[in-house]
Amino acid sequence: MAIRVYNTLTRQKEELKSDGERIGIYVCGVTPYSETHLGHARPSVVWDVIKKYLRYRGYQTYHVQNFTDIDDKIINRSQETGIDALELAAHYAQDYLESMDALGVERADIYPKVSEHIPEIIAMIETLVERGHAYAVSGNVFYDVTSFPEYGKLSNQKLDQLQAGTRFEVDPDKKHPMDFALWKKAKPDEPAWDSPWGRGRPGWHIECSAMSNKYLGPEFEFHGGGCDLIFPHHENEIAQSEAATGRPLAKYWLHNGMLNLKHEKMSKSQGNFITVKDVAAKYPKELIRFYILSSHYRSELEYHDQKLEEVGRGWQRFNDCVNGLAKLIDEPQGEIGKLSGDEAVLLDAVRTAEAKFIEAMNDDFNTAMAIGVLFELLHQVNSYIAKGNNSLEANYVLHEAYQLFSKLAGDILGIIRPDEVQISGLTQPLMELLLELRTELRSQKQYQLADYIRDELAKLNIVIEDTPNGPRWKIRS
RNA sequence: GGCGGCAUAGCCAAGUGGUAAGGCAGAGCUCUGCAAAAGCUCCAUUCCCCAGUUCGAAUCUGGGUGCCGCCUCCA
Repeated sequence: MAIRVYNTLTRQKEELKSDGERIGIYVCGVTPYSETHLGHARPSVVWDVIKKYLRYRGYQTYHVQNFTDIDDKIINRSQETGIDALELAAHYAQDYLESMDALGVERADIYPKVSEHIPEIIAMIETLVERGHAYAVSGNVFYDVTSFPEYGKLSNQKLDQLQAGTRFEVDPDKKHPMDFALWKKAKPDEPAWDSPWGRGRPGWHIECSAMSNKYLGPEFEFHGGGCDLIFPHHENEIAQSEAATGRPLAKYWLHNGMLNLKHEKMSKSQGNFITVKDVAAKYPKELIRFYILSSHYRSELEYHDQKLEEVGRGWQRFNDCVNGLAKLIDEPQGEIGKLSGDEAVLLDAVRTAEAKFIEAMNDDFNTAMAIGVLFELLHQVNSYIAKGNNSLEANYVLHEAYQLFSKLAGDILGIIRPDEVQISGLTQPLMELLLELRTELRSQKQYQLADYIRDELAKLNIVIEDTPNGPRWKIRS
């Protein structure tokens, strides 16, 4: 079954078709001038999952994500703080990478920076000037929006309907108020580079056209980013790239919804944001991902302080089951014949769950539904375990269930937090020894001592549970 | 003024023509030395409002209402 994605450009779901074996992905990154906040985490986590899912489905991916390290905001901040603009940008770019690491987001294949691609940018502007899509006026170069008849096709805007200049002054050198800068003439004390039009720096938008072209070619599959970038940023990218190359830029434009704080968009300039590092210091990264992925990527998502606590209870139950499975099962061995009864039913449930997971993800990466599917399997696994089977066949099907959870919830969604202490080879046998001792004490009704063991372990964040199938332990996360 | 999106139980959240997934919270029960976990059962005749299309609509159309985003930097 094919993957279908909602394409902002056509405003409908389309089947994913790829000419090559590699899927090119360009996701608009950040302008690094202050701390990375939770709003930035959303596209990052979403694209992390999309990439991992695509690979699971047999595609190869190549992911490019830019840092716009030359920009008005950075320059302003630099002048306020006295820190060199590029140094400041490098610092916050590093903050971004560290924040994404803290969320378990796999790195992009490359993170190109504007400051390292000035020649490519100048070359593209020259092409646009040559082709009559741009004009230079006293050190500035503007894009001529009237030269591109399709201008507005992504955001569904008509040039004469846009309200240019209502909240900022239109440069009198512009031929049309919606024309935008490709190259900005340098003001004193600003980072600047030599160009055919004099010293200056790139305008916003052109860097993405130049860098996507360099690393992914004129046409590629996915272009992503927040829905707040549709206009003007992505609209202008299309105008630039397509006018320069004569070819359609990206096949599929995917835009994620905003993450809100107190019903308003989390944003740096508004000051209403919460940093990724603050949240990651308080909550497991797998839980933060679970929260982000529990709604569809195009929906708005509300954040408040209680949110992760609420969501965390379901997440904990999910993790308990998967980590419990890890301790319960052994490597399957011996011949497993045709299964029957409960084992056959559970194995069928495992297979069905994988098919339904794929169906959900194929439908515009519906992670919310995919998680629902996993919870249904969780329920069936827990029911089965509650019956207390421990045959060779039972071990086999539970192992299959565990493998599936590891692959889908662990590898792809990244919402499983493994009990790390287990990694130590000594821990498991020691815990078993301790639990055996405690079981013996309980059978002799020495409850005080048995409870002492449980209480003391609790202080070490190790939880003991006496189930009908015997005692069980886990790490409290 | 223009463009786009959203409105589903106490809360979160799927569901684009066939009769409401899943999670949290809540109630009862089972298991149990206690605790915890888990299991079982229950929990929206109904999807913001009104009108229409249809044998049939949460899903399509028209009109309201409310909220959010974009048209300025923004993931």
